[in-house]
Amino acid sequence: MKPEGLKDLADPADPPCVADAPRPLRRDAERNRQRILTAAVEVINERGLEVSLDEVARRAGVGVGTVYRRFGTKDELAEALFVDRIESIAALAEAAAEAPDPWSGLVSFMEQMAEMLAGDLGLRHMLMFATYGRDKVSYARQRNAPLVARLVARAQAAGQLQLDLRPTDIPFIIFALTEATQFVREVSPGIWRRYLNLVLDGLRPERQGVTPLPVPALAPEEMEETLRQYALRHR
Amino acid sequence: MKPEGLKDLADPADPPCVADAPRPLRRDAERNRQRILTAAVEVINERGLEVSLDEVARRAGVGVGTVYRRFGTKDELAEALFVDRIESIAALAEAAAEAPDPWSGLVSFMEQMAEMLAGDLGLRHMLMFATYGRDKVSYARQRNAPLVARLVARAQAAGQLQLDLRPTDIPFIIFALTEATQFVREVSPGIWRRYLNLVLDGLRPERQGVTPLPVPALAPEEMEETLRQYALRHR
Amino acid sequence: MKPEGLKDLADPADPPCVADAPRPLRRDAERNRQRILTAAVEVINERGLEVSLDEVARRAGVGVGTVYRRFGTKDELAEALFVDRIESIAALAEAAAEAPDPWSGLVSFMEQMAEMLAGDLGLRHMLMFATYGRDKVSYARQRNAPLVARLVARAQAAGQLQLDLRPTDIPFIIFALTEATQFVREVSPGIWRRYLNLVLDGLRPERQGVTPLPVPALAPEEMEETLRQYALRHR
Amino acid sequence: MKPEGLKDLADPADPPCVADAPRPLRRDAERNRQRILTAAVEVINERGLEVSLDEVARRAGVGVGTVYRRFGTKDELAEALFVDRIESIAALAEAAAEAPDPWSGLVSFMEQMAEMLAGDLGLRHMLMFATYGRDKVSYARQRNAPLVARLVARAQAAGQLQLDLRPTDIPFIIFALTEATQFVREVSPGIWRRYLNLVLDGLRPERQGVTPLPVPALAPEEMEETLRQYALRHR
DNA sequence: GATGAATGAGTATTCATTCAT
DNA sequence: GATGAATGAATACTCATTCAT
Repeated sequence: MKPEGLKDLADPADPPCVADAPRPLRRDAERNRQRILTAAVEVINERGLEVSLDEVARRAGVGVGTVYRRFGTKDELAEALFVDRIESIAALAEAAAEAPDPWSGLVSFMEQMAEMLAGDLGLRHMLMFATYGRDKVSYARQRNAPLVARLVARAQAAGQLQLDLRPTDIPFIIFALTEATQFVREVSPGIWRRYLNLVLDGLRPERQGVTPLPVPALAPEEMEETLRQYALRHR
Repeated sequence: MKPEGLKDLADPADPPCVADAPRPLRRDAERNRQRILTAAVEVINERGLEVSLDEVARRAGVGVGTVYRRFGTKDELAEALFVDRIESIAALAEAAAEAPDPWSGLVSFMEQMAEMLAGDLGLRHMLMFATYGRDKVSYARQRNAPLVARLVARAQAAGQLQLDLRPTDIPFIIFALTEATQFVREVSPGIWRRYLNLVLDGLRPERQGVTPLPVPALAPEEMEETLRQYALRHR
Repeated sequence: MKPEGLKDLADPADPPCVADAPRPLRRDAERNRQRILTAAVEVINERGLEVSLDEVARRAGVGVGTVYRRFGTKDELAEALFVDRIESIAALAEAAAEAPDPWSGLVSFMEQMAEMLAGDLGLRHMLMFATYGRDKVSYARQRNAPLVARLVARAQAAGQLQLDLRPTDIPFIIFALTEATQFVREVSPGIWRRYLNLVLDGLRPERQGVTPLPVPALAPEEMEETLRQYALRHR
Repeated sequence: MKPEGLKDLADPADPPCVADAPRPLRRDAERNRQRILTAAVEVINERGLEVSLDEVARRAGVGVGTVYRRFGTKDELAEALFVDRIESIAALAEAAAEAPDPWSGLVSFMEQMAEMLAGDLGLRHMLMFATYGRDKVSYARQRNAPLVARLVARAQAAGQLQLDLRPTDIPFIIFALTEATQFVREVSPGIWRRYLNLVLDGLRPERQGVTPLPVPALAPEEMEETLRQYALRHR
């Protein structure tokens, strides 16, 4: 059913590039590498991709030099941070293509993708802006495109999806919703569900009845307050 | 030339609504103030909010010192820049409330707001991030809230809008769509219309039939290419 | 006698580019500019062209920012430092061409050039290495070439100089002698005269008799000691 | 393969003349030592003395740690690198002292020394700058001094050399010529011969007739071009 | 008031050297 | 002994902000 070549890419039996490093790092080096990655995810989620590597190093409890030894440039750190996750989107798309019901498959793919992006400031930036780590990220994006196209085609073939929906609409929608969610994540990290729901309703070829929105809207004070906090976090 | 609606807001004869300006500026000082604001809008739209104030000053043909004398801080310049425009949203909302058909009023409000935000990198940032110019922007946001609430209530009362739609949903949706649009503005500056359409379909209490999407989706190459260009622009 | 174009270049009546800056610097700025240039000459003479601009700034008693405001890049500082002096070589060449005796003219040009280079670590580096400030320096070098060629031709025409001597030999010889002099400048800053004398003897078409060498050679201990000191100065 | 004269100097059966090595190194340690020395000569000739020790270690196929264990410091590596070669100058001087004709002996010594220095960026720096490896290099220099003095005295005694020529003049001249040669080595690696010839003419007590210069001067474009390339190589 | 000069902390990155494995 | 990981001071350059002219 599925071409082998594609399947191989994310075959769970062939786990994500853990074993392609020429030689495994020394125990302590690996520990530091992990510390750095963890620290980077943390600070980037708190302050965005612009954090300095000094900051990352400080948080990781290592010298800057160590960060550079491990990752060479800020670009490469960003790559290392996000490529796996971007590639895991491919896995999601493949799993979704197996779903018995094409519509459910597509929806669950979008939900998982949104879940992934909503919680991760850096990942979303990498995915769309790719200011850092351009090459691998861009490559990963290209690999995902046909998988998403398949999901869309399948749902359309089953008459469950408007015919003028195009594959690029999917990441666009997810990006839009999770980007906006980002700013209110403190009070309502899942608010994207509310809007995804609206959009999904619009995507069906004919109306299935009114689905009640699954997550409450922000109260006006909540909106104001979280935006204020967001602003504070950014200087 | 700005559209009339906007012009009125900053008409020197109608001094800033915040009313805390001790005395009207000297003629030349006011001219500089305007030059700076104009220059700032320009450069920010070209290169983003990160432009240096030296850049702004150079473009305005004044010294940096003048920028500081007039605006105190980068924050406050940003504030001044956007408060007017954010307040102009109030005008839009009020006009929309006059529309004979509540649904059309709401829709046209959303479209105008999106139009405004989609084309204005700095404004969108200010509106949501409010990293700079917190206070007045936040105040302006608060003044808009009840106006939007009225539009929503009116459409719901007319049975034209899902009842669980809440006023804060409106700016959230607009922000999400225009933020995402930003990244592809070179190839498809109006693509938000495509997605606004989807969302509006989802917002109606029952389906009005399938409205065809008004703007084509991005071709995959377009998406890839513009993201690449976006990345390049940001170093 | 002399083509006007060339004369203009260094005409004493038209003094070196003092008046081509769009507007004169403010008094204090000019003072700082001079301080920076002076400091730069000093530290470069002490430690070579690799000194950091922080070092220059510290010595000049200004912040680094000031150095960058004035000179933009390290390259441009280097340019500013040396272009005038490199161009003044042209003036020397022109003056030498006026000497009644062609041989004396050539010799005195070489002596003046050597004098200039021997005392100036940075200048010699700029002239030959041009690691910094490539463009203008290279341009200045090219302008000097024909002037030197004229001196050589004149002496050869007068039968005072070996015919196979070529214009490029002149800067080569001067550079070689002054470069070597550099390392012993503490004890014998004029030692190049000793070797220039030897070379000049070799340059004549026939021997004029033995000219005694004008400067004593280094004593072995002197040589050892100054090299040691040179080494110490460089880390 | 090195020339025999040089080989002898470092013959493992004839351990380092400084005689302070407590015990001969283990076989593999010695092999690493040699690899490092070889690698260092290579990279220094390619990129200059500023190469990082990581570079040297990589080229040698060992870890940096090994370089430090063997040589303690970058200084000491430089020392080790050049002491042998500087000492080999002694061999040249001794051989030259055997020449039947004192003048030819002196000349051939100078030529061999120049040949050696002209081709070896690192060596010339060490010899004169001795920024790195001060002590042993300085010691080696001192050992050479009397040998050179003998050559000079012998030629003077034979009436073949100006009486005011002093032994320190010899290395000075050689250094000057080869240093200058360095910058044009791509186009004319033997150009020092041209100038050595001039100088030698000047060194004789009376003129032997005009010796034609043995190597052409640089064409002006060649000079400009190679200086440009030199600058590029140095960033 | 306006100007633009001065400041210095901050950024990504390199490299000699030390030290745990 | 050998390895290569870790360190941090150093470098060129930027930019928000202050202050002398």
